[in-house]
Amino acid sequence: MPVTIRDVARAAGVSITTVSRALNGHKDVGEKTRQRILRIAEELNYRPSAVARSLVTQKTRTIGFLVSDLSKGRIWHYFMLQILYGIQDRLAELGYDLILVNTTTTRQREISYLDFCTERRLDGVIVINLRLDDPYLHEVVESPLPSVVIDIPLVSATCGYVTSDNVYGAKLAVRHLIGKGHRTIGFVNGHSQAAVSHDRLRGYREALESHGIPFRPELVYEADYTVEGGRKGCELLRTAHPEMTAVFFASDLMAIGGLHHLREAGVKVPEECAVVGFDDIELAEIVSPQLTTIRQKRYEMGATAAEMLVGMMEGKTMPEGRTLLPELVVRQTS
Amino acid sequence: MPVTIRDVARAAGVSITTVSRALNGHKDVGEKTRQRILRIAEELNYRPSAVARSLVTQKTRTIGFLVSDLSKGRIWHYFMLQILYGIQDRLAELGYDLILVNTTTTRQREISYLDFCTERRLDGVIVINLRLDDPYLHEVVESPLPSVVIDIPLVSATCGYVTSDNVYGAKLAVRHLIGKGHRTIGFVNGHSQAAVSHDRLRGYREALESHGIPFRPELVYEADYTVEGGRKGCELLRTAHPEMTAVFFASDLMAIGGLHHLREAGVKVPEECAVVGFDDIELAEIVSPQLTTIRQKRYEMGATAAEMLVGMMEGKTMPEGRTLLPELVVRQTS
DNA sequence: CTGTTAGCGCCTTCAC
DNA sequence: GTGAAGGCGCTAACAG
Repeated sequence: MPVTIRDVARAAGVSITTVSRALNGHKDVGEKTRQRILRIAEELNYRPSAVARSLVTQKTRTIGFLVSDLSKGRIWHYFMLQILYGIQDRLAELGYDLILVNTTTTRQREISYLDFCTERRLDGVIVINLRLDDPYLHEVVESPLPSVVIDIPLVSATCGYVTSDNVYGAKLAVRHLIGKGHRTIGFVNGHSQAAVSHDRLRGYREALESHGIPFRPELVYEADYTVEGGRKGCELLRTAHPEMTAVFFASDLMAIGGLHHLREAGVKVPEECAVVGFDDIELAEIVSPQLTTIRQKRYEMGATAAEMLVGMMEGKTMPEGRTLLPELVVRQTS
Repeated sequence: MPVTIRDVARAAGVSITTVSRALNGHKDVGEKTRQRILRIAEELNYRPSAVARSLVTQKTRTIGFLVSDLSKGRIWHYFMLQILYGIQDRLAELGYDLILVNTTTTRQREISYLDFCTERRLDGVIVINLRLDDPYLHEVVESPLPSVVIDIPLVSATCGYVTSDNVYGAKLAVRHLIGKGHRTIGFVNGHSQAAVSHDRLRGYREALESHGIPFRPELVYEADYTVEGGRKGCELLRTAHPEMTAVFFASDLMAIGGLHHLREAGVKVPEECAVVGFDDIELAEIVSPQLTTIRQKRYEMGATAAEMLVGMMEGKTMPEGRTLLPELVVRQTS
């Protein structure tokens, strides 16, 4: 049994209230008393119970990190990890804890998202990897619980979002390729249940058209953000359009899949076919040739989400959308 | 304000006590009453407050995941992610929550590890990536708080561990290479502040000697588990020992670094130099050539750690060490 | 400045 | 079978 506020009060010869006040920095405590209490608390190694405090304040200072489809063997999550760091770092600075919530876990699917948060009295939630057609999406957005979603541009009275400027990012990529002289540029996109896919497609299209290059739907393949999907997309596009000299992928993982295909097909990168990815996961620098890509500021996305959420929870900020600018990172594949 | 047990009691026309009993499945409640209470609780969408419950039961059903050096831009953590899934999955099944604790975050370094856990009244802790010389190590092991450490073979009254059989794993790797006809096999190890490094070195050595190949210290390079370290180690070993036909790396990341060097040096893999890694992170399958490696059952390690910890907490199990057998995964680099 | 009183929401003896 | 009372550890009026 840890030492409680009573123990401190007793040892200091004052009431519990006074201890509480002294420790919480209230002004209305005699200076000598305060010092004594502080000293004694220190000596006794007193740690106030977050549980008891939560019960009375009705705040847990704990927020949930809700990850859809957090599961075994998914390398998708390499992308997510930096975001998690950003969230965790900023939350820790702000004095909040983070609890991991996985929507795929059986037990947690039994009760609704909101019920889960209610039971734990979470103060807020950050949600990632939600598909546009996931029923949870509405639940999150409409819920009275403050929330921030990553990469889905929806704002409600209690829900904000953080994302990258994906239109801009895609434009960066395509402009870069055009600048290198490419005119027939393929695009391997991710599935349409991710909001970012639509934006990246738009950026691709607009970049082409603003350079007088007509948009050709047949040069676009919709994959699924996996290595294998990227490989297949690249293969299909190249078979159908041998004249293609560059491919833009909506994620690094898909780009790496594309590189696999190109290597096996004996196509020289970037000489015969340039490749640009999206995300700048750590992998991009490790594969060879090193991948030219669009860097998303993932750590900052996480930190921003954390900040925004806490701002909302503490009533200092209104829910809003925040969009971070990605940047072009030129390496060896272009 | 969420609905409380009072609201349910009032609506059902019974006392709080009865509601509590009915909901917690006690036998001493009239069947009709129980049904009515259950129905009303359902209608009111009542969720018992985990906070209030924790205060009275003195258990939070929350365990901490303590990660040393969880920080921006570290790709080391690719290894950790699967372990985290394993932990999270099993804990969710067992009805426990997981909270993320980062020892590097400034605010959390201010107070000791134990204080942090005490404040939150955590029921237990799983610790990963602790260096042997980290002062936290003793604090964890000696602490009264139940804990499980990953990859450090220490057992105390309150602390168990989970690890892979690293000696065996290294033997698998080296035997495999010997079986392929290699006789001069280099070893790029990780830093000596990881317990696993010592075991992998021992396995390397014993495998050689049991095949009548003398152990030569000059064929061992101590790197640091990073890509760059692996690259450098590989380069140095090859320069000093051109006759070397295979290198075993104590991690996949280092092996990938080694592959970088070999490619640049124009050395054909595996014809002129075979490579075997350790871990089987997802990357191993993605790089090219695909990496032969020793698979650690990371998900199982996490699940095992979770299980063991809960067992200890609930008094069903004594702290112990559990060692999982890794396995050889032959791909293209050997 | 300090102490007394009331809970926060729930579980658990102990009576009835 | 059911209820009343007490308390988990802490904060927050309200008095003095």
